[in-house]
Amino acid sequence: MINDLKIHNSLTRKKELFKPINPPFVGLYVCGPTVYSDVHMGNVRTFMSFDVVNRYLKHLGYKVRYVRNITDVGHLVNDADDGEDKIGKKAKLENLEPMEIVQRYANGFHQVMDMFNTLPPDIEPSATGHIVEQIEITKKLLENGWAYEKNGSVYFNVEKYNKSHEYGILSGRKIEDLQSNTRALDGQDDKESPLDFALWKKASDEHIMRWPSPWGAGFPGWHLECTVMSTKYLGETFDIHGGGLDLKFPHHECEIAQSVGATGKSPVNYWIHTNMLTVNGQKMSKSLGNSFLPTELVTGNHAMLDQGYSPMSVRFFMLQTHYSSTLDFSNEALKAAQKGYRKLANGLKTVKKLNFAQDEGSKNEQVINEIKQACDNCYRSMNDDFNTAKTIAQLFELLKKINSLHAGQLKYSEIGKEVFTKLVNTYQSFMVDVLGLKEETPAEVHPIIEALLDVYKKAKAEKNYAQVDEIRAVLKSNKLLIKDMKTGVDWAYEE
RNA sequence: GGUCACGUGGCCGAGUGGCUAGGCAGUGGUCUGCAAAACCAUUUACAGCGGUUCGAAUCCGCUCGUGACCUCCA
Repeated sequence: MINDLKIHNSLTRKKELFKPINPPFVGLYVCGPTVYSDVHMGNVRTFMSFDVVNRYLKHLGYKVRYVRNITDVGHLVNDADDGEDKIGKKAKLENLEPMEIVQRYANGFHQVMDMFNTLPPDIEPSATGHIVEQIEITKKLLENGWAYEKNGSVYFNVEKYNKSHEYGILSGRKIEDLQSNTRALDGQDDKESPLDFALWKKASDEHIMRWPSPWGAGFPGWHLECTVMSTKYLGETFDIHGGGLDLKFPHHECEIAQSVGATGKSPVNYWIHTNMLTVNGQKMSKSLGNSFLPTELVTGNHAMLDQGYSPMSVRFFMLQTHYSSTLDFSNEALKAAQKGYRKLANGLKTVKKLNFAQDEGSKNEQVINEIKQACDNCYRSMNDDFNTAKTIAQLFELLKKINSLHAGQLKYSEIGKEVFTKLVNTYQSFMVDVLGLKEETPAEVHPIIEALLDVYKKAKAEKNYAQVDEIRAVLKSNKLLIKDMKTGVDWAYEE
């Protein structure tokens, strides 16, 4: 099963069998955020998608080194020579040190990632921590003849590179098309061609973020950091590189050119690109002003939101769609997801209470096969390019069996201990370990709820229906409900 | 304008040649002090037109519509 993982490779545009370079080790690099403002839900979607990639690879037994960078310099507001650094601009605006800006939004980013239950990367390098390496690779590219210096800046010569290599190999672009379509931006006089991109840029006098270099005071170009940091921690060629679809061109295309130019090797075996989150059919982005902040979504404090949605509901909502499809944000869809998630979360709670017992049932081959199939399908679905939507469908099938056992509609003896164990283990591991969906009510309150249930049971036995209804009401006001079953009484998260 | 995607039932969304996706909503039933939950059953599909094929939501062509990238973007 472990060898059956297939990944849609953006580079070849095909689904390919995943073969790590050096198993069981896997190198995974994902382009992280530029920390100049709060991350929005679109950003979150990408990192959540790769969180599942990371989790599933680990679940399969791979030793993953997950590297996700923090961009804290070099990302310019535009491509002009006087283009401001995003972080430097914000620092000036708020009268703070650039590193204060970086720290503030990096902290916020980590809080958000934690809220959505994404595992931290194994290495989280920052661009400013790798200035020396970026200068070194720039020197190398100059030595190798792929770059040129002009007025204290260094640019990559795309046209020259394209003569012997394929510049548009990842994004499917032809350099001729790019040339005819490139807009003439102001202030690009230093470049020999508008297609060329900066490796190192000269810092103007008012530019705050600056480092000494062989070409004078300046700062690294945006694309360079990922090349340097992925190479440093994962090697000149590594397994998987991911990022949002909008980074495919030019960012990832430039990364390939830089690596090939510096080492002669193609840097990445499998490229994965995640699709965009949309609002009313349009890409969520800060510039369009249609973005939601995670806190707004959770509290419901936004003009377009009817109510708040819990982090796990949102996580479930996003995983119901394949990462390569656009996902549209709407109240209706989120409400449906909230209910679906609660149902699955209740299953997580229920499954812990199940204890196998030899009861009066006899083996039911049909049910046994249904359970086995659904369990296997969890792996098949994830192996099919991390198809979380299909996996979730399987979990709902397993959930039905779990609930049937709990309510006594299905007998333990009908499925046998082995299949029961498989059912429980598969449900838990795919929910918690692979998809990262956890219960949201703190475990500490569970005993209190159970104590209240004891009172409820007693009142019921005494046919004290006034008190029975009262207890129901109390729990309901706390978003919990009581389940009266033939086999006993239990509680669940309200749906 | 160039390049590339996408268009599935009331809603959200899997599915890439024959086999029930799934969730939400709806309907009927079992259960129940009444309910709820749970389980069982069930209704509504593949943008349009043409082609390939024994057979297409799935492949090909055209039309219409939507979006992304081409400039910063996850």
